Amino acid sequence: MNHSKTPTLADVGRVAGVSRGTVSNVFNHPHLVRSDVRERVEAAAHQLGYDGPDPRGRVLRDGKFNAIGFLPPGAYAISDVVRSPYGRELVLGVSLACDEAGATLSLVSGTDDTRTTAIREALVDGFILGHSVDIDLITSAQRRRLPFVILESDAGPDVNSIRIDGRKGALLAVRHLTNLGHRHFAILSVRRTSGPPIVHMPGKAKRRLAGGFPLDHERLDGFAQGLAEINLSIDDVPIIETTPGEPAAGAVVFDQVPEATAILTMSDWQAITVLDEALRRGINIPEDVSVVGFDGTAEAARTTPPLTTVAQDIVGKGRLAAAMVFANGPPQQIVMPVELVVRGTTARPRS
Amino acid sequence: MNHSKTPTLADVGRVAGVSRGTVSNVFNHPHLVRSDVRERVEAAAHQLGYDGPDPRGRVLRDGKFNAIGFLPPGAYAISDVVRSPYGRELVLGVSLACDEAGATLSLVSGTDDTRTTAIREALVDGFILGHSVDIDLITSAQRRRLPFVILESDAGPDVNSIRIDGRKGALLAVRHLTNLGHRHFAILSVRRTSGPPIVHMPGKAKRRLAGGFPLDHERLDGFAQGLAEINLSIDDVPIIETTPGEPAAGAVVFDQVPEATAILTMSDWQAITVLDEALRRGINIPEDVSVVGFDGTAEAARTTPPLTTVAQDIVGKGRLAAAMVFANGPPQQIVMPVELVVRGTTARPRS
DNA sequence: GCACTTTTTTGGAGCGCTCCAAGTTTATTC
DNA sequence: GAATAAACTTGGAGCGCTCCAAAAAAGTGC
Repeated sequence: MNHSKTPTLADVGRVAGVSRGTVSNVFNHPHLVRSDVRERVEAAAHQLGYDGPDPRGRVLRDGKFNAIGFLPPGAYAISDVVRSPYGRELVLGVSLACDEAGATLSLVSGTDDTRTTAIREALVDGFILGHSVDIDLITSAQRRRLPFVILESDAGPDVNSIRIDGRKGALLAVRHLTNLGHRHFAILSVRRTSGPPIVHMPGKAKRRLAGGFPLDHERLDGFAQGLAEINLSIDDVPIIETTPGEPAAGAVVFDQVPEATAILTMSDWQAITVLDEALRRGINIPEDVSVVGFDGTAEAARTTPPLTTVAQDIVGKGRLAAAMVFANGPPQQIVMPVELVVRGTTARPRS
Repeated sequence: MNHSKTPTLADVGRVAGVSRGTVSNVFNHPHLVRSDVRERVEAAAHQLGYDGPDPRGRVLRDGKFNAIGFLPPGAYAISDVVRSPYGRELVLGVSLACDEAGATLSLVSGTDDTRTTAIREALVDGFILGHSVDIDLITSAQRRRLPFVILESDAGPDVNSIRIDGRKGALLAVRHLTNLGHRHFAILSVRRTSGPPIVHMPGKAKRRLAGGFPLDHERLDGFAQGLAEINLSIDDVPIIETTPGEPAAGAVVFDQVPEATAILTMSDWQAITVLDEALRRGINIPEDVSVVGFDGTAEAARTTPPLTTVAQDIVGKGRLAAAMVFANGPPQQIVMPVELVVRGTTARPRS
């Protein structure tokens, strides 16, 4: 019997002439097994090629996976997270916390339609849900009865959430530019659905973002407020929505809003494409056009010139999120601070 | 009974007045349950707040996790992988393949001593082992009787492996520089153990790398061969070992080998620190010193000036590794090509 | 209404393990 | 060497699920 099957605890016990429980103890609590018995068991295990208890059994019995799951935001895939500067730093923070806890970090795949299934089936002890989580996902997560944290979305007092003060960040960015004397803006917003850039020029009736998460609207509010302070209306500012990583983002802005002396973005990633395009077209930054990023990623410090950006502690956010999952405490809603980091991409407009 | 416990299949069956098997079918093979029964079961599930079969039971029963595990190279932690340009692209490739397969990517944590335990306990269907895997890890992986692939290490014909032709890459790099007329070199090698940079100056007896994986020695061999072609000996070239991401790497090279007109590195990451340090010291690249990177990461294309580097298809490598794990076929040893990408950091030495 | 086919439903078996209360062996004390 | 304490072992219970052979129900044809 038990020909080529992989051996189990029971097989080892049989060969060593001890019970399953003792074999289990040899592997998990060796101190409470007499040494001669332990050696006998180890010999039997070796002979059978048994390398320790199968995690499947343990998992069922203990109910613990020792892993935490990270779900990419929105419709994004795992690969998008690794691709984006923001996503990378976020995952870095989470992974730091996992390293410390000796836990595994599972990047859970799933498109919109498979997402709830993914949550239901993920082999994890808790979740971090990327921003913009819709209500279905939250319900799924709650059903799993596992701790979870939502990023950049406030889902009420019963749900853990961590977000930055996006409104204030946006406000700081605009004020910085208006103080420098800028009056002609373009806004590069994030399209959260897939597809080509969408251009919203002023004048057209009420403009609505085609894709956009609460956090995007919050930032837009911040921009609006800052503009209102110098009696400008955001309704007069062109807004362009591009998906994250859209390489043409910069080109669309320059084509559609040539009069802009200042470009406000929703991410460093977008701002970087603007810088790239400016270089390509011979537009001087910041002399011809000022650009402000958002996020304060490491990349932003390395551009030429270095990017002025609304910085947040992304790594810290990931870390904190993981810590909250591990802690599994009462729900908290945390708002993290933002800070305007002025570097080389902003200056007075040409007079 | 069953007060606050989470409900199980059996509970739902009891409420709906059907057997466990039927409830299971409602969730997994709904087509073979009569519709009125299905609705009854769904109602019962809803009433109990049951959101589908618990993955723990399924895992034990099916033996499948639908996940693949990635183990960072050597003594590195998950976070190191995300931090390094090379690691990121590798993980990106793996994640692309996982996205397509609908599988989860588990970044398995573990330091040297916990690594084998991590392998033993990881909830995955297969592994990708970062380069430089020692024999213990391979044995552990084999014991799991799970498919696995080793990166940048050839462990013989019984083990899946993927590596680049590092020797050739190194050779191409040196030849490029010797053709330009360089005769004074410094080599920046990778220290795979933790600690400060180690400087190996020529002349000292036989020099041995303190930390270094087979791939590092292979590249060194390539450098040696290229130098030999113009009758130079690698024994006369200073070698400096720094851990990946060591920010001082550039500084140590300029301090210790001021006469070098060309710096050979083992990674783009290292090369970038050299560029940063050159900028800081007012050393002009490539006029004063030429620098060659290794890996061909996306970062290398964005430095100022853009980095000349030995490029490989990192994303493709990750993808292929995942594919091999999923395929679970007979062992293969794959050697991927490298290519010298000449950009702006190499030029003739000042005459 | 009967015999027969097809569609549904059932419940036992078992996946591999760890916990724990109870039982057994060994050591210590007087 | 009996009594007591300490150290070690045992094996049943159960984690939640899916498969599958067999039973039950429903459908079909005459």
